Amino acid sequence: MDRRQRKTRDAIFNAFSRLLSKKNYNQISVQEIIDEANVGRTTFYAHFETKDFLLKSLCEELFDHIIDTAMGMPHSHSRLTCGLEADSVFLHLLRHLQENDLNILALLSSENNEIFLRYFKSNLKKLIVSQYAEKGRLKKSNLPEDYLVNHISSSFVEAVSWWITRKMKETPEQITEYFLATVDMLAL
Amino acid sequence: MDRRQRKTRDAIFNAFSRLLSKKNYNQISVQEIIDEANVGRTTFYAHFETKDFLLKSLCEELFDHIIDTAMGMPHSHSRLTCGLEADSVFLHLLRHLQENDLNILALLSSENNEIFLRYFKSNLKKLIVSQYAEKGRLKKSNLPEDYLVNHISSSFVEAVSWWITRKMKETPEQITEYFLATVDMLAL
DNA sequence: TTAATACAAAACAAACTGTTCGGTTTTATT
DNA sequence: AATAAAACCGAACAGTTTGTTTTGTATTAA
Repeated sequence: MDRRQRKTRDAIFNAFSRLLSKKNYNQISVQEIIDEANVGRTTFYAHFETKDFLLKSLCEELFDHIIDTAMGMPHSHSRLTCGLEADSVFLHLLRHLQENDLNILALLSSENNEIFLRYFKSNLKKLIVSQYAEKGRLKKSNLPEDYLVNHISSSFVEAVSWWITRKMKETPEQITEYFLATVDMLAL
Repeated sequence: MDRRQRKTRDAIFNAFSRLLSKKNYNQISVQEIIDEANVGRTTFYAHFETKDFLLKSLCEELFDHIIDTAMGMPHSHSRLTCGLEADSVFLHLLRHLQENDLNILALLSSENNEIFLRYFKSNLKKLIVSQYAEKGRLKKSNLPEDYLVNHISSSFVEAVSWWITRKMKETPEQITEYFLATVDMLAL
């Protein structure tokens, strides 16, 4: 990828993150973004069709980043599903979040966390299906697998959200413990 | 309240709901709302400061409506906390949702459900605190009460969301069963 | 060096926002 | 029934945002 492209792309992402840490997504205009990023109007629209696409791209990029660094498998989180113990996956994710990536925290803090967390959750579902469901590690219950996977994903995302909004006072291990305490009779 | 006020207020609410069932909240403009509601521009802003306030008002109104009709306690859901069995509260809520109030479904279906559900959830938390926590009916655990209440509320809201997005194929009783299966070892 | 590509700056029409003004209809009061 | 208050409408407004186009410059890869 052209050095120039990567440069403006990053400039836009960073500007966007900075703005997200100050105000709501809805209240941010493209104008503000290009001002903050010091980038031409034309350039912005050459990179991102709309503000929504920018957000989506940022989420994708951050999710890939989280997964890659948390798992130590650069450039291929499609291999996520291979040979990792379940709780260590969750623990790794939490540990990585604790390392305070500026961009990630901007997306997770305050009003905007739902945007990223929705994206996060949908990817988490896939992960859980491949990690648990396909390998028959969900405890048998009367619940539809669909429902169960959604419940577990939500519970984890909610745990993360709860943790972040309260300034991450607990350790990742503690949060993992909380999380498992609510779902470990359903799956492990 | 002046009949005229109630009338335009309803017209705006209904128009807004109709639009919400078609497109995203973000993509709806005030212009569209007042066109759909057949209401003057000035009138809209006399009623609602911004689009966000309109949304908030609609959520409040619908939540009150759900609570009132589900509990049969018109005009006072502050007395919600008196003498109702816990699971019947959930069941009542689900039964009421099944009666297909147009406005509520508009807020719950598709892309927009998070908006109302966040509001729903925060009220649910209060309800759970007063129903369970204050009466010592949360099973003892290592979890902070805060965390537990959030988990239970989220689980219910997620259950509702799951139910609705899949066209409410199950009965309210069935969903209550699913919900309780995931949390009844934590509280009852 | 050359040709492609990424960028900037400015201008553009179209739409949206929130407010103001003058005038009309409805409601509650007497 | 008469009147005053309140709610409404329509039009116009300045300001902002959006997404596109155009013209020209700088950077990159070949």
